[in-house]
Amino acid sequence: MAVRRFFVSMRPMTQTEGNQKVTGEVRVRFAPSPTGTLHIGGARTAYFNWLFARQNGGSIILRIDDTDQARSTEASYQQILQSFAWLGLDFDESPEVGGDYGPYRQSQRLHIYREQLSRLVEEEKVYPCFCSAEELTAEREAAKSRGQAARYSGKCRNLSPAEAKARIEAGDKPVYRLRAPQTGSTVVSDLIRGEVTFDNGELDDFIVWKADGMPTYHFASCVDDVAMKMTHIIRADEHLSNTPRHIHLFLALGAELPVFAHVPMILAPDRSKLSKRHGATSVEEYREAGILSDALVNYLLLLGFSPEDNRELVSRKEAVEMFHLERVAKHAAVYDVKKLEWLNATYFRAVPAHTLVHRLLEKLRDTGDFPDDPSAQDLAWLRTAIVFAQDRSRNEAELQENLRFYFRAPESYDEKGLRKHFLKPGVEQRLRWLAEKLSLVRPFDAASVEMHYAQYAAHLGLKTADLIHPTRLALTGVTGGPGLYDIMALLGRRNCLERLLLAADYIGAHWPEDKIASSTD
RNA sequence: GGCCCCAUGGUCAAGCGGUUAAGACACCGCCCUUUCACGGCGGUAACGCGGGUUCGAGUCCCGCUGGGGUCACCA
Repeated sequence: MAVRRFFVSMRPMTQTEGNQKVTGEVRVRFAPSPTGTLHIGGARTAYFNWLFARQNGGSIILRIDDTDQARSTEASYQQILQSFAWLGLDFDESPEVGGDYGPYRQSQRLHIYREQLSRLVEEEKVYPCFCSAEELTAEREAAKSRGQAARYSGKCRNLSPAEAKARIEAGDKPVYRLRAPQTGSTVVSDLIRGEVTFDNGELDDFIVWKADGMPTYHFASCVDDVAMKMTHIIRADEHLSNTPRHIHLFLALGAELPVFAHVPMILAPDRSKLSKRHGATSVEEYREAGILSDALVNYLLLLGFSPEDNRELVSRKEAVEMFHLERVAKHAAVYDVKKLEWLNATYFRAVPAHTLVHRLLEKLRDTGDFPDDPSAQDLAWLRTAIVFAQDRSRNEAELQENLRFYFRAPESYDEKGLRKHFLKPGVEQRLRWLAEKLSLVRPFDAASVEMHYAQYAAHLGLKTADLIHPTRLALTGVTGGPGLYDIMALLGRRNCLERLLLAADYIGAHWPEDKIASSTD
């Protein structure tokens, strides 16, 4: 028996290798359903679409797939918009900016879907089905137990138009199914996967229209892709298996086929689908966690794509130049927070100081650590403190943490530092002595304090480091940080003296001289 | 379970028949520094398994294993 091959050709557009651009206008879309926040996987798909559109001088369209009335919310829609604004990805056409192919929310395009449905019914490419949910479930179970794909039997496929009409008039609410080919095969031409062949025998007459009078996702999506003249469909891998259905839908609609590209998925560290239990999954959560959008977008690019020169730091603008759909990996990528954090640290260190001053001001005022109406001097002071701490911070939260000691005396001392720098004979007295000497230093700036510390050390017959470390611990509570003299100048004489004595008291109270002598030997 | 996709270090990822199998993150040393961080230098670490094809296979073919996706009146 002859097997009829059902070949599907790509639209006649020159998509070539290398750096050649696609000729003709490129139109791509990102079509989220507003039922939650923007997932990082979605963000990456959107970014790839955006890059492809931008590098080909085409258009990227934001379409809202909100045919699921029950789950779609306005809040989610707003959230998605906000995430894209933050990511720095703009759309040429969307519900917000409009465009020639609107409206861009599927809930406002119902009349278009109805039109297309009746056209397809008339052309007998789609037919009503009156089977009950129970019947269908039973069929599915039966097929599965036979080890086959769960498919619709095609029971209503050959219902006479007269009978169908009678049942509808009698009040039956049918669903509508696409008359799909049952023999042959369908080939999906995919820019990333190559040619993928599906046996049509695996396909069934799937539902395009629900009994409640709403189109299914597949139907609305394809009708819109045709109506909005999409040339390329760049979407997540999970849709690859659905693509034969979409192809037959495009064909039924009498449309040319768009070019497909299925990008691999993003997996959690345990190789399962990334979900809530793995931590942050939405763009919004990363924003709140202090990740910079430049870093996130850079990271997302590197997940599944690598520039030809293997660069790691790639801006949006550079990515537009070097991105290549054909170079996108075929395999799923495991999400690695460490690398994101590294990228974030790299970008964070490059943030201009004045931006950080501005951002921190509000937080410091909230905690009562900074005057509501800071003077120019206060601002300059903060800026200096930030500059010293910025290189040592990977994100804004760390920066804040690293600035904390300027506003509060240490409540405890780093344990290792304590043993190393405090629990030695004579430290308590030495700190008191330093406080006394420091009270006489004029001016109390970094250069002057540094000079005096050198003199003190020489006088005591010690290395400067022996003075520096206990001082740092007494002043900040930790062993690391900016240069000590810079810290001291910023902290001011009064704070320094106070904390030196505080530390001395602490040592005296917890570890009297005799106890130290016997325990540090 | 049927169908489809995928498979290089812990992770991302170069490689597209002949390489000492890149690079990045992470990790570990060393250097720089008063300390920390940055930076520099160095190190540990990979072609899932089995068959072919070939003078030669990480690269091509087949099988297996493993992972993922899909099979809704969800999108």
